[in-house]
Amino acid sequence: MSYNFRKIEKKWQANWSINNTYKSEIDLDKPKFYALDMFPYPSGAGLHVGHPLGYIASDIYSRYKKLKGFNVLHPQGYDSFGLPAEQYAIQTGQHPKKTTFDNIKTYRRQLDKIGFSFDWSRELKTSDPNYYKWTQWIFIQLFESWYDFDAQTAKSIDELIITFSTEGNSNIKTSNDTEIETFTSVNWNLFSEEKKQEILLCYRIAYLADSEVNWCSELGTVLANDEIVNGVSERGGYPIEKRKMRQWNMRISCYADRLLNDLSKIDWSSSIKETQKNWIGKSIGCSVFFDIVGFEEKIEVFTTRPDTIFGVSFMTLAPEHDLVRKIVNSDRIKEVETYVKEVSTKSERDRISDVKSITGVFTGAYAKHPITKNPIEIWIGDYVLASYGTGAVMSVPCGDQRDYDFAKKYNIDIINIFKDVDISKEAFTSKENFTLSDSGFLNGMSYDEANNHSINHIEDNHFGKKKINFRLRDAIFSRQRYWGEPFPVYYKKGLPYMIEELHLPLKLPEIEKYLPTKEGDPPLGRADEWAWDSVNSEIVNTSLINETTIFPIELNTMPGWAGSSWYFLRYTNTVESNSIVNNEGLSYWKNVDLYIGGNEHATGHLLYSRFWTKFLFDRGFIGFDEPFKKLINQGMILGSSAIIYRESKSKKFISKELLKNQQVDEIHIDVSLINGSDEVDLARLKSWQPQFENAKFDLVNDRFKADRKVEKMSKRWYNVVNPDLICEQYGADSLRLFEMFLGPLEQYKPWNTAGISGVHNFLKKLWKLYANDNGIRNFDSKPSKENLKSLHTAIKKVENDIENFSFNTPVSCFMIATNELTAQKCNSKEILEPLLILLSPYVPHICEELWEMLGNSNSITFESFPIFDSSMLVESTKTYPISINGKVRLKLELSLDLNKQEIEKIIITNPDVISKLEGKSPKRVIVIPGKIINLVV
RNA sequence: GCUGAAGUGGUGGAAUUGGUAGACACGUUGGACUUAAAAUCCAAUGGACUGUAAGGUCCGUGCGGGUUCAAGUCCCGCCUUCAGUACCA
Repeated sequence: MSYNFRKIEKKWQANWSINNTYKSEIDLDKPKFYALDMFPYPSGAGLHVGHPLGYIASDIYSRYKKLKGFNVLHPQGYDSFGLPAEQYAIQTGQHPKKTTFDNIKTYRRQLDKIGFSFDWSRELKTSDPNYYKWTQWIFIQLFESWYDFDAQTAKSIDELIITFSTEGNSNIKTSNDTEIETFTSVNWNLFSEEKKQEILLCYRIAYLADSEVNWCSELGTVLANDEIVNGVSERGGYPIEKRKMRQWNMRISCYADRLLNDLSKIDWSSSIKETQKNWIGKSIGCSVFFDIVGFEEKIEVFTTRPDTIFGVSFMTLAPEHDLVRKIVNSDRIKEVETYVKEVSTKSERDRISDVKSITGVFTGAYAKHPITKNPIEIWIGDYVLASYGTGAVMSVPCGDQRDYDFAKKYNIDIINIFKDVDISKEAFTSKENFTLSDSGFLNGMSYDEANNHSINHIEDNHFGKKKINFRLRDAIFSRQRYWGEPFPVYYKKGLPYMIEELHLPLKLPEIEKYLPTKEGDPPLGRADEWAWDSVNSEIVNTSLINETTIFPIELNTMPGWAGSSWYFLRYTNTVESNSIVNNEGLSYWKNVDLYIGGNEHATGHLLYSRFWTKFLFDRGFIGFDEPFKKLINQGMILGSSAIIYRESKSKKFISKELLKNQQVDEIHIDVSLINGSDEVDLARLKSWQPQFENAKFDLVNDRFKADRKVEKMSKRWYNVVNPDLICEQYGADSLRLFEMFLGPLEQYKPWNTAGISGVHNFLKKLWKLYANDNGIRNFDSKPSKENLKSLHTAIKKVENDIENFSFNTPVSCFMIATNELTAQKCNSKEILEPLLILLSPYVPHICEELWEMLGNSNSITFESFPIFDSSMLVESTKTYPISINGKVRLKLELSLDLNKQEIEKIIITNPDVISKLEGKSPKRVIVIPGKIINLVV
């Protein structure tokens, strides 16, 4: 009987499916473990071998944890709302629901072949109305909440309304810096309903506001900051422009401090933590108000260097700053207007790529230095960003390189406030090694001293105060798309109202075309058809809009991250009628213990999930405030493209070794056309594409070799490897084992199918250890000492490595143990049964089969991980290297109890050692238990 | 620029965290079996010297220093690569 992986894998996959082997139930007697993968977006291209990498790791860990007696939840689902399906719909007219459904079917079929222990009874899809009902429900909770900044928690908006009607808003702080007009309880009670709602929008966590957005006209939608890369859209690379639009926003900024501080509570990689820290961008400094000569208004700036306040020689406003129009001197209006216009037409991309050039204009207005009272020029310049701080800076050319460059270019005074520091070439930006001069009461002070004194002075004299600034902006939550969650919102007199919970889900209306309307309304605005009938609680045709009970609905849909920000909660309880929060499943499974996924979500999904989790925690819906305790970012598996060279002039293909200095074109060919030694199968190449059919090839020893190039797996490079083919050719167990064997999970690494023969051969050897031509071998003898040592060495190493999330190293241990046991002709069930259990997380199919063949009636039982016994590794005699001063001189077979680290005295009788000592006696003897004996002379 | 990660044979990568560097695997070379191929099995495989042989010696973890009986691992200073971020005041 040989290793028939096709038959075995089919058999066991069917068996697991029929018996619901991996269905998880609440079990209060066992500790829980929640292992989760970032759920996939089901694209039309299907899975390639890179996709299952993380799933295999989490599957191994889940199976391992079950063997260790944990009750494991290991679910899977689909992030099924999104732009690609919609764009495909625009092109083909097919409903996104259909294409998404088809893609999910393909994904499921591919995943099933790999033998995962997913609990499919909990499968979810974000585009399923039963799912997005709860996305809408969370949105309503966000709308019905405000952030109490002093208490650092979200609270019900009803409480706030009561406070407003009893004491006004003067004691209420909702965020770090938002300015809201103050009113008394008397004012509040006299406000109209519209005015009240307008004010409440300034407090709600989900709020509607006119905000400067990133508009992408190619995609016909706005994008969040994290969806923009290098000034262009992440998807498609289209240009972005700034626009003011009335949009839904999420007040994530009020959670900035907690999102930052709580990073210390979670076990994530330092790079992701660092990325989130930078994205949140906390900086501590102070705000300073500068009077403007001849105007009532003041300019507020934010600075992290109040110690340099005496070095201010001008001010710079962002071109978009509100005060620019007001303060500009009449003789400069034209110049300033031209400049502002010029800047506004520059795309974000140009502005970024054009970092080096300095531009700006003088407004003709002057500010007054708050301490020296000297007049200082007010300029505008595009190096000041409207979206950060207050959109204005106090310019200190001696201490900031950008201010310095600007001052040099426009011949503005540079005041040097650093004693004995040369600033003739560049600004002095360090916070160390200086004392101040020309700085009034700060003279002679260092950074720390001056900083404190300056802030105190500013606060005491009421022209500014200590302030913390964040880079993190509120997140735009509206998308002008069709294929997303509809907002549970309708409008009365232009103000938003929530549709009642009992009417959820608000289902996505059917439309005929998925393009935006001519007027630029989102697809949902097509034919103005849809409105909310508050009496019958349904979406209706707008022909009835005149009736007082009919209101327009929200035409935007939610962004992709809405559904993915809470999906891990849904898996814990999938009973349709049950609430997603405060249920039995959630209170048992709680938050995710192990989360595996790519690092591309560092500032998107992983930040938004933390935000929503904290919000739901604040409102008492869930019992934890971080979603993912341990995060592992798996690296991408790259393609290993095959490249052949064609001589540019002769159009002849030349083998890699013949390449010299001739002009050649690189041609990508399908990776499956070359073998492990990079030889091209010319017969298959010729029938692959017509351009090769009659081409000439320069060969070496009748062979034609291709070159390799590591790049992303992509159809256009013909380097995509489909896991289905690997499963067909080598089996799922080989695929699982090989993906882990490739290297550390976190690392980026190229795929090379040739290497799989190593692990495949191992599985064949493993099979032979148990079975011969006639079936299972006879195992009757007692285990030998060597047998036990081989097994327990493997147990120790495998257990230790898996616990430390090192998934590649145990594979080698399996190979070593199997080779050793084969060489020892191991003939004992007491060894071979535990070995199967040890291997089963990695290669479940072959293990189950052999387990059954060994005569076990039930499948490999959970909670049966073999127990490591260190006494099995103790040897009576062992060969130890004896080193003298760290250099290994000779090896001796000794029987020693080497439990002491240092031994005072050693009697040396061995003549070899004595001769090597060259007459000196050792001062110290260092013993590394089981390793080495070092004599220090 | 700033932040983070990393640099070990022809290749992917090990190294119990300071203790015989290169495990395991791929690839390569040689051999066995075969009419032949595939498959399988065996051996060699960092470099340079040296010995008839078993073996021995030296050099080797990006570069230059340092600590230590002992450094791939720790410290200082560089170089390179990858990733994230970028006029953040």
